[in-house]
Amino acid sequence: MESRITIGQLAKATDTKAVTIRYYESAELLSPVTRTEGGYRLYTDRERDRLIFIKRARHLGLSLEDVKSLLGLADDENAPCGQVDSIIHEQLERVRSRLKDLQQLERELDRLKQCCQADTVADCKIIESLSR
Amino acid sequence: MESRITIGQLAKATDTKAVTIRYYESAELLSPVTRTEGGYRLYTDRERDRLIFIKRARHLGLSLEDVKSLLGLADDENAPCGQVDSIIHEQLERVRSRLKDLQQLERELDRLKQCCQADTVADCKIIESLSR
DNA sequence: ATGAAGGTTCTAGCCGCTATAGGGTCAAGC
DNA sequence: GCTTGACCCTATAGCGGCTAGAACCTTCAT
Repeated sequence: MESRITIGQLAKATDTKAVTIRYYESAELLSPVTRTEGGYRLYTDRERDRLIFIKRARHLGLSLEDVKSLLGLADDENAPCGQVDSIIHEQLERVRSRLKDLQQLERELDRLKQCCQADTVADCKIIESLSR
Repeated sequence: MESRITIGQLAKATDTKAVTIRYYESAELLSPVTRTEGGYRLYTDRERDRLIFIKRARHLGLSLEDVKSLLGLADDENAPCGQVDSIIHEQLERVRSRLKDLQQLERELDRLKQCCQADTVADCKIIESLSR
């Protein structure tokens, strides 16, 4: 016996907001589900698992487009794994590149912060550094 | 004698796009400038300096709102420097927090990447890990 | 039968631009 | 003076990934 739950219950169960779940449906990451006579969406374990999948993938920083690709691949047992691999690999590269940028940024901000000893903007080295 | 340049020349001189300059004006980071009879904007060194300031601040990852505040402070010689300081400080904290998240992410992605040895999705540990 | 809690769709907003459409202006060369 | 072509103008819509709000409808317990 499969239990059917409402969107609010699914939301709670997966720590997602109901609006987000509906948004995922509109973005075609989740397919439309059966409804009550009154039009309420009813979800099963299948959709809950799919939503958890999405959340995990999003947690890796992947775009919805990438998540969609992964879902498509996951649905096809015989799909070549290489595509999965490359999505992850590219994301890793993006993360590493972003890391470099942020580390650079941290150094700059830290340097800037050090050099503020003044009381007023007139003598502020930060403003000076931005105006140069 | 101050030279007056068009938006395109300013754009080139500061490596910004003309649309972006107009956008900054609409967002009130740059104030409206004098125009030719035909309505072309004409810029002077003042605006060029201001735009460079904006670019430097944006390069630090600051929001336009923060940049606006900084510009306001920079305009007032007697403004207390503490506000400048705290904008920079908060940005540094944001960057550090983001760095932590990204480092965590890097580890996760790297671990995931290692474990893909399969040919097809059926045996793919990445998909498995996302589905669990 | 009623009321609260939760569901529905639709539209608009967030940030920081970017792109497109449909026009007008400027300066140079003839 | 006229044409050409590069440049400029405004206005509007779109990107991603939600989030908020309005105005309404359904469900379930009492």
